[in-house]
Amino acid sequence: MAEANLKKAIYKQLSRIGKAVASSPRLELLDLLCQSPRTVEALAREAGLSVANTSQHLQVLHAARLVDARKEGLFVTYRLADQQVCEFYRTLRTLAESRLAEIEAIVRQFNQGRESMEAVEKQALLERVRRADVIVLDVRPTEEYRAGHIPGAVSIPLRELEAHLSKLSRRRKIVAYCRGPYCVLAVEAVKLLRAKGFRAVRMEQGVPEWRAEGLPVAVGEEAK
Amino acid sequence: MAEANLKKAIYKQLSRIGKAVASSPRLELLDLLCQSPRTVEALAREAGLSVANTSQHLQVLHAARLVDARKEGLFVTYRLADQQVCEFYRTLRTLAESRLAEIEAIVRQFNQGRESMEAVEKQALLERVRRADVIVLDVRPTEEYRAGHIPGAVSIPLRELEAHLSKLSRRRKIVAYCRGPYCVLAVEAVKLLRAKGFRAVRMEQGVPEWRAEGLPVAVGEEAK
DNA sequence: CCATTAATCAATCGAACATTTGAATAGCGG
DNA sequence: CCGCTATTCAAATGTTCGATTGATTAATGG
Repeated sequence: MAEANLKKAIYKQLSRIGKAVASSPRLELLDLLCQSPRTVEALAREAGLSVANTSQHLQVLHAARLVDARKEGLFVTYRLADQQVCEFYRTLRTLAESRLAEIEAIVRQFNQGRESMEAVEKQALLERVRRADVIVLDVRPTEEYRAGHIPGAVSIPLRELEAHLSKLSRRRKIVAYCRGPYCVLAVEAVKLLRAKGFRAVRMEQGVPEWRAEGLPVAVGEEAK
Repeated sequence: MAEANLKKAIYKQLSRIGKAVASSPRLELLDLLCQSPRTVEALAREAGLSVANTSQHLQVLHAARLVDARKEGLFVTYRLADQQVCEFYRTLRTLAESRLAEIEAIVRQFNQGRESMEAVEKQALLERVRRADVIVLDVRPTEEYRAGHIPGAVSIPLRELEAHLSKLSRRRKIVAYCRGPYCVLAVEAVKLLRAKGFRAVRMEQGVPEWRAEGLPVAVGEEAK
């Protein structure tokens, strides 16, 4: 019966994508690649995996055609095969958030004992940046900033923040963001800034969320 | 370091969804549940799996909160936990179609040697149904028709089609549809109808695709 | 309350997977 | 062309997964 074979063959193909996102290290790698392309070593470092292990996971993602690899000199740079992959990852995350109560519990537990962060409405934000009303601060590593950031944002990676406080105005309000709702970089940044007497809030959205809402994203270095 | 644990814990939760869709039988079950709720036995029959095996796969889907189980008398009826699950499944399928060239190849190979089916534009279809210009024919099992169908569609399951040809007008054009692009019911129906001298075409879209485009879907029995 | 039917559970076995380790490859820079 | 580095490959580990089988539970009807 040819029809049964057709269906089985198609479901098997679909499951290739499923298998690719069935492991937490691979999801973490995908998340990082949604921010910017990276070398194997950089991915391994960020995700806290061994290089060999990272390489193998990346090959699984590559076999499912979710990422592309390109050799650039001595390094192999991996990147999302398509922006659609990021959209798919975000759909998965949204579904998980709404279906798995466990996620909310984890986030709540983590946020316990921390200052609650004011929600920032992104619609008004761009306008306020243009009016020099607020400073939007991108605290991710610089290569992620270069791969895409909120227009007008200033790049100071979290590690360098303490050393570069003089770049920031104490008069203006600071809106810090990082990779997205589950990234802690901006939380840490706000904690530091407040301790130093700045007025700072965290924006939960990262660049992928920003992009998904159809808002503009700038690439490259920002004119200072 | 609490931040690493937070991330690991979240990716682990996300991978629960991934694992749920990492197996072809489970994807087939999800696909069927996108059409209508069903008992374990019915799902096993449609998917060609043993009852015990089906039950276990359904429990995996349930553990990932993608489906709900409700005991109704002697039977357990499984249904999608949320319409969002169907949307996620369709996103996965769309991604697979665009990323995995293998899928296109499988479908092309299957369609080889069959009469090419005219593409039906759904925008105009509802209007033509209202004008009694065409007959829209739903050839899925009746319980799927009852769970949701295209407004104005007539329900004749493929198996009963040959015995009920007298219900259909030879003057009007027939547009047959089934579960979606990878379902062969409508292909078979069109083949039969054409052999019997009817003017019939297949519409690739099924009810989930129809619904996803925001077009109206009717439920229950249709007034004849 | 016993027989029947639907579904699940429990145990099993082989296949597939994740991670680690150490070796191999490929592109540079001297 | 030699040594260095980034990455991949290959083998070996323990673990998890998938399907089958037979037993068990739960609801129903006599």
